[in-house]
Amino acid sequence: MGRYTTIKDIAKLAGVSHTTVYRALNDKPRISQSTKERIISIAREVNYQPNVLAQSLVLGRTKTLGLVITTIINPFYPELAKGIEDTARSLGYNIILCCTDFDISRESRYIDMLRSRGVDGIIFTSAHTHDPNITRLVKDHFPLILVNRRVYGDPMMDSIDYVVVENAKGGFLAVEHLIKMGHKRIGVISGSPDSSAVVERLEGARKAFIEYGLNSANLLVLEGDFLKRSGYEAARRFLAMADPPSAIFGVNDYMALGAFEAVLDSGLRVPEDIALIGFNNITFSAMKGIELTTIGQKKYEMGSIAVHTLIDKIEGRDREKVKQIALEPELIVRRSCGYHYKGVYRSPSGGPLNIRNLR
Amino acid sequence: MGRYTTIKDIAKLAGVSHTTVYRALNDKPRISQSTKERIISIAREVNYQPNVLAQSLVLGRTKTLGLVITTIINPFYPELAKGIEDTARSLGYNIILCCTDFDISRESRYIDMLRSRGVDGIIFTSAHTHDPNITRLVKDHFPLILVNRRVYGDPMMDSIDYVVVENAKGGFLAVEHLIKMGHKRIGVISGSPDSSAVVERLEGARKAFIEYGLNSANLLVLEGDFLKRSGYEAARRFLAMADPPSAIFGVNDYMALGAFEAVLDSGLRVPEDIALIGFNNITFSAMKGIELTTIGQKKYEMGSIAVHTLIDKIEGRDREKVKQIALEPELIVRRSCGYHYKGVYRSPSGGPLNIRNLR
DNA sequence: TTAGATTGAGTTAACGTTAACGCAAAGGGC
DNA sequence: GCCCTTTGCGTTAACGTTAACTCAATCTAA
Repeated sequence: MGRYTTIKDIAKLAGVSHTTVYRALNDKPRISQSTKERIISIAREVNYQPNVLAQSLVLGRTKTLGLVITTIINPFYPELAKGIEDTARSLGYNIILCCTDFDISRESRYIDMLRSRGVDGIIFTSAHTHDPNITRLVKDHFPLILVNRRVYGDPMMDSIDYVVVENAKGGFLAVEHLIKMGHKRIGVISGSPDSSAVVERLEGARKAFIEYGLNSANLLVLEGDFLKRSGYEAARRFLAMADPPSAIFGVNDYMALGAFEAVLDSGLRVPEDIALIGFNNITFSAMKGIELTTIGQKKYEMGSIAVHTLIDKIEGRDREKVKQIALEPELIVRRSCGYHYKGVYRSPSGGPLNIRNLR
Repeated sequence: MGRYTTIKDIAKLAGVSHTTVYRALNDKPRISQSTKERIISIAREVNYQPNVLAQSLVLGRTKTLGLVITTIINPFYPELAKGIEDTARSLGYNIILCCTDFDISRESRYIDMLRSRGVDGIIFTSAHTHDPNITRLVKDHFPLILVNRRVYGDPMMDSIDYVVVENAKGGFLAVEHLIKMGHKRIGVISGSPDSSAVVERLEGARKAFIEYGLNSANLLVLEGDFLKRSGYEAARRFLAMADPPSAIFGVNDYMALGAFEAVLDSGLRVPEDIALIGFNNITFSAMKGIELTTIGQKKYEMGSIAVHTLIDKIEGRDREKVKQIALEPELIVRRSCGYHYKGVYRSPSGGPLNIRNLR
C-alpha cells in the first residue's frame, strides 16, 4: 500500500519520458550509457519494483500457475507440492493453491477464477477420469498438465500431458508381494473409481491375482475416500466379515494407515494377524512403530517434472509434442507384511507366523 | 489462451459501448432493463469472464493473499494451510503459496514478488523474531498478519496483528505434565531461537521447572530445525549422554516423532524407558502405534482467524484496532508419557514402571 | 558534401477494466 | 409550457506497463 513507485514517477524524477526509464531498466537499446546509469541509480534509491499486474496485462502472461489438488490434508500432496513449488520458483513462476475438497463444481469455479486471473497454466492432481472441466480447457488449448491422474473419454484427451507413476504396475507389485507372502484372500481399500490412479492400481491388483492363478472372488474391494478415516472404516468392515481377508492393500498410504489403526483397535496385530500394504510411501509410513510396506513413487520428482513440462509448453518449447510420462513404482518392504527369512515366512518378531486366515 | 472475450467484444456484438456492457454486467444504474438483459444473455452465450488482472490494475486490489511458510513438508503447515485456504476462498480471495525453506533472503525475494504482484496482504508463519522483511512491510503499512509467531524489536512491532497459541502456557503444560509423571531431568528438543514460538515454549518449560522447585540445570536443551530428522538426531544425542534425561519434550510434534524413532532405534521403549511429549498435535501423533502425548492447538481455526483478521484490515474494517489473538493450548494425554492409575505411575502396558532415569 | 544509417530520445497507443463526465431525450411538477 | 430531474446511453481517461512509431541530431561512407 501507500502507492507504488512507478516508471512514470522515476521519469519525473529523472526528467525524462517513461519510455526512457523503461529502456534503462530493461536493458533496451537506444539509450545513452549516462542516462541509463542515472535512471538505474534513481530506481534503486526509490526501491522501484515493477508492477507485475500491468506487465501481465500487456504481455498476456502472468508467470503464475494454478495448482489444483483435492485437499492439502492428504499427506501425499505436500510432498508433491514441494516439488512443484520449488521448481516453479526456480523458473520464476508463482503458485496459486486451489483445494477442491473433491467437489467438481468447486473445481470448476476455481478454474474460472484461475483463468480470470490469467494464470499461464494449471496443474491438476485431483480425481475424476471424466472431467468436463478438463475437457473444456483442452478444447480451449489452455496449457495444463495432469499429475498422478489421467482422463479418459474424448479422443482429444489423448493429447493431454501427464506425469504419473505406473499405477497398474504398482498395484501389481503390491498384491504380488502379498501373494508371495502367502496371502490368498486380500482386501483392497479403494478410492473413488473416478480416479484413474485407483482404477489402474486395482487393475494391477487383479492382474496379479490372475497371474498367480488365484480366484478373483478373493480380491475384496471396499471404497474409501482417500482419507485416513475411510481407511479405518473400510478395515473395520473387512475385519468384521465372516471370512475376512488376511491382508489389506490400501490404494494410498493415508487410508492404509487408517486401516493400521483399525487393526490395532480390533486387538489384532500388523502383520502377525493381518498384513498391510499401502501406496505412495508418504513420510509417516516409514515411522518406527508403523513401518508400512508400500509402493514408493517419486513424488517430488513428479511435481518437478510436471512443472518443467508445463512451463516448456507455456513458453513455446515442444509445443507439438505430447508428453506423457510414467515413472517407475518401487516396492518398499518394511514391516507391515512380515517377511521371508531363509525361505520361511516369519512374523517380524521372529516368532512363528500367526496370520489367522493365511491358508 | 485463444484470447479472452472482453467487455469490448460483447459491446461490439450488442452494438453498444463497452461502458454499457460494464453497467449491464455489474448491476450499475443508468441502463434500461431491456438492453441489460440482452447484454447479459450475450455475455452468458460467449461465456464471458472478467479479466481480473485489468480489474486489479484499476481497482488497486487483487483479492489475493500471500502465504509465507517455511516448508509445506512440515505437517503442521498443511493443517494450518487448510484453514487458511478454506477461509480465503469463502471470502473470495486466492492464496499464493511461498515456501522460504528457512531462508530469510528467499523470504525477502518472495515478499518483493508478492508486492510486485499486488497481493492485498501477506500471512507469515515462518521463523525469525527479528525479521527485517517484516519491519519494512510494517513501515510501509502493508497489511500482514503473523500466525504462530511474533516479532520483537521495534516498538512499532507492537502494532502487528497476530494469531498464536499461548506458547509459554503450552510449554508449561508440557513440562508440568512430565514433572507430574515423576520426571526430574528433561531433554528439550528446541528449534531455532529465532522463532518466537520456540522461545516462548522454552520459557514455559523453564517456568514449570521453577514452579515445581526443580533445578533448571536438569532442563537440557538441544536445538533442532523443526524437521523430523533433527528430532531424531537430538534424541540420539540425549540418549548418548552419561546422565540422559528420562523424558524428552519436542517443541514440535514433527521433531518429537523423530525422537520417537530414535528411542526405538536405540532399543528403548516409549514411554517405558523414556517419556516423550510434543507440541502441535499433528494428525499422525494420534496414530495407534505412536500415540504421542502433546500440546494441542487449533490449527485450522488459527488459519481461519488469521485470514478473517487480515481481510478485515484489507477491506478497511477495524483499521485502527490491533488484533493480537492468543488461543488456548491443550494438553492431550496419550500414551507416550505413560499415565497415572490410582495414584501410581504406570507404564501403559499396565506393568510396573521401568524408566531408567526416573528417580 | 551529402545520402543514409545510427543514436537518443519522445509520443502515442495498447492491454481490459472502472469510473468520471457529458449530453440528448424523456419524464415530472407547477 | 417551462424548468428541472432522471434515464439511457456514449466519450474519455485512468491504472502501469510494453512497444511501435516518430524525429531530430549525429555519425559514416562514398
